[in-house]
Parts: sequence; structure tokens; C-alpha cells
Amino acid sequence: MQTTKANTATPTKKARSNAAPVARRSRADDVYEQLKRDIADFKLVPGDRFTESSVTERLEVSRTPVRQALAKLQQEGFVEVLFRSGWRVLPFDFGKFEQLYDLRMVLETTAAHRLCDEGARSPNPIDRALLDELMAIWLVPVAKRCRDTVQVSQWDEAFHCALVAAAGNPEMARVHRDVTDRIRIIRRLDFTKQARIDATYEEHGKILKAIRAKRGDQAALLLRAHIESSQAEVRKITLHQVHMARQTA
Amino acid sequence: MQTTKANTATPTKKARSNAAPVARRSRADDVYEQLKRDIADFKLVPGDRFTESSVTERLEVSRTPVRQALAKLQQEGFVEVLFRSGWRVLPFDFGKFEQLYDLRMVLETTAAHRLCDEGARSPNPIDRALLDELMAIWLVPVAKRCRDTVQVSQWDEAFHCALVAAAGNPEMARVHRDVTDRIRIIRRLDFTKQARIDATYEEHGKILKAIRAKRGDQAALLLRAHIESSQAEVRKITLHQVHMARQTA
DNA sequence: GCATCCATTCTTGGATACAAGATTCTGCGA
DNA sequence: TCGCAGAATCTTGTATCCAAGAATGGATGC
Repeated sequence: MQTTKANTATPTKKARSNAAPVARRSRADDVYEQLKRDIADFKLVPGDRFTESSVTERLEVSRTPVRQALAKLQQEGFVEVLFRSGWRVLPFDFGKFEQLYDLRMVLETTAAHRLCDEGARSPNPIDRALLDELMAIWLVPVAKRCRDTVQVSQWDEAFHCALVAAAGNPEMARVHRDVTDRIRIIRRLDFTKQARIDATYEEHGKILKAIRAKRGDQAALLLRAHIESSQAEVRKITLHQVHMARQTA
Repeated sequence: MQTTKANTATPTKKARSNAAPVARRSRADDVYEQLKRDIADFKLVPGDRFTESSVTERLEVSRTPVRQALAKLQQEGFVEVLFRSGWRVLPFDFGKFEQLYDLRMVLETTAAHRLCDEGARSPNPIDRALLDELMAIWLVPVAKRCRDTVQVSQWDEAFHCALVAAAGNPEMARVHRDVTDRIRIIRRLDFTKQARIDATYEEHGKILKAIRAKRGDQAALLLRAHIESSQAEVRKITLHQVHMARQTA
């Protein structure tokens, strides 16, 4: 029966030890990040099986942090464990991607509405600064557009996350970020063609303008179309691309 | 460079070993369930600190499964680790509860709309059977209403989860379930008064009737009001109740 | 050639050992 | 009585050890 006695004023003692709750980076965190990157980069191909020891050798840590990282990835739906028989990167489940894209649409269109309508307010106020940043990136003359696919792909992800984050519900933003993490692997296959990049600039620009004009319905409509087109694109290319990625990996 | 060679037909060998992916219950799962229950039941009071060894003693398992369980709870936002200084049940964060209630509203009103409007369809078809079950529970004559607060409280939770589940997006339902898990601790404080139970019957009934009549906007409106009233109730009583719970624990 | 049995190897789940640092308690000095 | 240094204890992070069971490969019988 412990009771917290925090905030009892003993400044000298506290100063000695109870420092800021600084986020300590553990080995498990490193392994987690690395494995997640490997999956997103197709170094670990969906469907592939691997063992804990293969990871310990590759990353040169003991099994403990590896197991922690794998447990986290398992919970997030990236890998699964086969009892006493190794691990497996979860194979593509297109049905699941459909659901995640759908969920994204719900969250983002909700955010768009809230960004336009002060009345339908979220727990926290709207983050105007975040919106301004987006405008600065996406509302530029055609000549000044970035042509680096990798950069634009990252900005695209950040755009959608920022939209939700700006709407003032951090928990909603967190869920949206998780969804983003999970579709990244398939989403990046979409960002190979220049035409898609141009379209992204166009569509993001229109969405931001609609938000700036406080036209919630229009912003939501544009957003929905934008996501749907990206989803449709993904639907077309994945089977082929996945095969390619599997070859080159 | 492993490649999956699953589904190569060797029936005899496969029959010997590669059984169904039966969900194995590990010790870590047990500890996880137990700790989560303890938190929900105020056996572990928000703000309290505890150590891994205290859990190992109480549940009589080694640190390994305890640590796995705690890691999961940490990821879900129930506890936090203080570097080399024990664990802590996260104290109540009313702001976070506001956000979670808000997110619930978004998910559930979306579900309500979809249950009424066949056009705005989800990835999967609507689960009519689930809806029928709900009707069977909540659309009963006043005399036949259940008066057991615990039972009704569980049904209430199940009602909202089923609503989302029936709408045909399992990932959305999963997120909603996670949210439900996290607000359970505060939500249960609401289900003490008989009046609230009656109101729940009334409101759930109205919502189901609106859905049956395919009046999406009305259903969403009722749902929003229903959740908001429960949220308002929670806002009032928590500070006092939490104090009480802390005392009795 | 083919199926089957059995020993070997491999793999994860769990327990334990060790390391680095945080906390606490004790004793001393003023 | 109060402050403080330092030892002793405690706590988590990581590595390693062991057990139970799964996969594998080879020998054997036919």
C-alpha cells in the first residue's frame, strides 16, 4: 500500500535526483525503430519469417531488447509470433489497408470540419501556427515546388498528420499517427511517379485554401477525394510493386 | 534473405505440426489482465507507485512476464516507468479523458450515420445480426429492464462497442475498443445511481429506434447528447469519487 | 523411391544473474 | 536539531541460462 508523496516540498532532495522526466533511449527503443524501418523499407518482406537470434546477431544486442521491440511491433500489428517457431512479418492484408484508409478519412475529414467551424470545437483550441506552416510548404508557386520524391512523400505524411494535430484533439492525432505508421509501407509505393507529386501539390493546395476560406464541407470533400485517389492508386500498383520489392530485397 | 515457402503441399508433415494458429495464453497475458483489472478496480490507485518485484511477489511469477505486461500497459497509457525508480499508475488526466470522450463521439456518430445510410458504406457490410442483438437487449418493456448496475454498466459498454462494430470497419472498432478500455476506469464511476440507469435505457432505446428508422442525423444527434450527458456526469463526480476510491483502496 | 520414426538442432517463454544508477538510511559534525 | 556525506539497499535495463516443444534431417524398413 504505497501512496505517492510527490509534491511534498523537499526542494534540496528533489533537486538532487528527481530530474525532468527525460525520455531515456533504451536499446529496445533502438531495435524497435530499426525493425520498423526495415519493414517499411522492405528489408523485412511481408510474409518472411525470421528469428530473434537473427536480429540479435544483426543488431548486436541481447535477446531481451529484441524481444521487447518485437512485442511492441506485434501489438501494433506488424509482426506475429509463431509459438516456438520464430516470427513472421505479417503479410499484406488489403482488407486491413482499406479499413485503415477509411479510418484516416473519418479522422481527417472530421479535423477539416473542425478547422473551419469554430463552433464544433475540439477539446483544445485550433493550432493556427501549424496551419501556417502547412501553407508555407504547399501554397508556393509551381516553380518553387520540391521535386524530390522522398521529400515530398515525407511532407505528404506530415501534411495529413498536421491537419489532424491542428484540430485540437491530441488523442485523435495519436490514433491518426498510428494509422499513418501502419499504411506507410503501402503508401510509399504510390510516390514514384512525378504526376502523382504534382497532383499532391494541387490537391493539398486546394484543401488548404478551402480551410483558409472556412469552407468545411468543401475541404472535407476535397480531402476525401484526395485520399480516395491515393487509395485507388495504391490498389492498382501494390501487387506488382510488392513483387518487385520482394525481388530486390 | 528468407523467403516464405508456406503453402507448399506436404500435408502429412504439416498435419503433424503446423496446427491452427491457436492463441496461446502466456503468463504475461495473465499478468496483463490482472494488472488492468487492478487498475480498473482501484486496487492500483492512479498516482501510486509500485515496483516490478512487488508484482512478482503478489502474482508469483518472475520479472519477465511482469515486464512484458507492464510494457504493454505503458504503451496503452495506463502506467509509466520512472527510470530505475519504479513504476507509477498514471494519475487522472481529465484533459485526456475529454479527448477520449470526444474521439468516442466522432467514431460512434460516424458509425450511426453509416448504419442508416447504405450509400456511405464502410469497407465491410453492416452487421445486422449485431444490431438485432442490441434491440433485443435495450428495446424491452420498462418492467423487464435489468436493474443490476454492474450488468447494465457492462451492457452499456457493449452497446457502444457493438454499434461501432456493426458499422463494418473492424479497425475503427478496434480503436474504439481501446478508447473504451481507457475510459472504463472513470466511466464506471458514473453507473451508481438508478436514475442514470433509467436514462441509459431511454437513450439507448431512442438511438436504436432512430437507426431502425434509418434517420442517421437524428441517431447521431441522440448519440452525441447521450455521450455528452454521461461525460458531464463524469465531470461532476470524479474528483469526489476518486478521493473516495483512494480511501477505500 | 517413399513413408516413418527418432535423434538432433533450433526457437521461444520464462527465470535468473549482473550492471548502472537512484533512493534511503545512518552516523557524524556543528 | 539540522544538514550532509557516504554506505547500504533498492530498482530497472540488459544479458544469460534453462525448459518445453517445434522443425529438421537422416537412418531404417519396405
